[in-house]
Amino acid sequence: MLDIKLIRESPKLVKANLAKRGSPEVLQMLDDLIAVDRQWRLNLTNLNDLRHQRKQVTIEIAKLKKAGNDAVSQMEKAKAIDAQISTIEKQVVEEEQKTRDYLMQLPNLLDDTVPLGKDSNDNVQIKTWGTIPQLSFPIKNHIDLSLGLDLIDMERAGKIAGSRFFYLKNQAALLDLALMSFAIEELTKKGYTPILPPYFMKREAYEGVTALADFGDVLYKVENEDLYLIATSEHPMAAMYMNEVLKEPDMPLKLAGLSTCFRKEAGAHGKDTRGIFRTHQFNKIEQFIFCKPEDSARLHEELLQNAEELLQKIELPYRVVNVCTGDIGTVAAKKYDIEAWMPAQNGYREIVSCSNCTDYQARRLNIRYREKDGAPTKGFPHTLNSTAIATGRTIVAILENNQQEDGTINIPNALRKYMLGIEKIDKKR
RNA sequence: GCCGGGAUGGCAGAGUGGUUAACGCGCGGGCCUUGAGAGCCCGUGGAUCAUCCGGUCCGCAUGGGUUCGAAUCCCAUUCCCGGCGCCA
Repeated sequence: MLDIKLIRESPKLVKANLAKRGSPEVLQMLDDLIAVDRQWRLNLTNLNDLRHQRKQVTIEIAKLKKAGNDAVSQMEKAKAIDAQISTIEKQVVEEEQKTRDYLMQLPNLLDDTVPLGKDSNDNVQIKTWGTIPQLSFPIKNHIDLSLGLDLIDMERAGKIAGSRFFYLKNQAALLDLALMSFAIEELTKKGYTPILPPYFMKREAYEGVTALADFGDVLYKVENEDLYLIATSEHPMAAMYMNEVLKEPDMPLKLAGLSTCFRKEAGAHGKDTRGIFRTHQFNKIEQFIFCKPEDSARLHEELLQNAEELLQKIELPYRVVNVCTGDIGTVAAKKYDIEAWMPAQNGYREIVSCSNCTDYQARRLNIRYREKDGAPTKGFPHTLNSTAIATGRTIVAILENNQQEDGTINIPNALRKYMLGIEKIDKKR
């Protein structure tokens, strides 16, 4: 959520920034917001005047009654004012609601370093790491590889749950667990607090962390309950301190969340339909930070660095892109994606997403911070999030990058200790 | 799920139908001091209007209701504590 005061004071600045997103609807919304906010403040002043008058009448009535006098005419006056109040109150409530609706829909302000662009093709590559494997034999994709090794069963998952679900079996199941243990251990060593969050959130909390469109496109809702399945542990971590005030000595607050993630993938029809690259359910370790505004740019780089280190340790070639204005999404002010090399697709595919959300989520969630106990609040902290490891896509990358001519797969050295010392996935078990 | 108790500022905690959220702690500022502390004085929820002085409204978990008037009475909801039940 943007700061309404900033919008009032510097509408031109806000407008110029939002214009970079290339959406006429957003600019229209901003204009509408400014208009309704102006009207709201006008009506609020009127309403307060009426309430003041009403109070005076109440006082008069009390005096009259105390003195044992008749207060009929005052009572009638009170009624007349009440009628006016209720009319104008309706308008004020409506205007307030509209203001809030607009504020909840407007996207975050973009950082100056975000490249201008229309879609993901305009993302700017800022580095590459690792060597793309030169395979001297026909490359298999992760689906064919796993069929030969009995690692994934899509068919039976389809039978019981539908498309985009899967059973992980044998060494693939171990590999999923290994990736989680690996990521949690590495982040914990760096001082991140390991977190296993609730997998469900109420609407009120969820609205604080994500774009409203996600309620239709991404989130599964529990029938007859005010509960949504989480799409990432970023969400319960961000909402964890809703309506609270953090203390500066506790910041930056660094968390490492581990959860299964549930996503409807609405609108992804036809994309990545086979295999486990894009699924309704996957496991992910996520980094999350609450920090002082002045620290967020630096910590954004730290999160990226951490994510890169994990990929380097498991020896996956990747590149980093600075996500452009047309591809960045509602909540982020700046976002890096890491894309791992996927041999079967002969290209880089997103495997990590690393965002600085500035104060956008904190303002929605009403999370503030203060210097110390008793001191006045200083404002809203910044929030940042980044994938550490998303197991599904990482497994795809490991299978495809580490495949051998005989159909076996080498396990990266860093993961072996987390999966019974297995060095190589060969033969069916 | 049932029964009972509870929710008031950053914290602790009064107020239990009459206009002003007591007192304290913490925090900020000032006086004093070589400095710090102690002591003393002032301030310390939010929104909005006003160039300034300042004004108005809202705020006692949330949403409704009763009343001229609600932190206070009534109803519903949420969460917390205790007891019972169910349960991996």
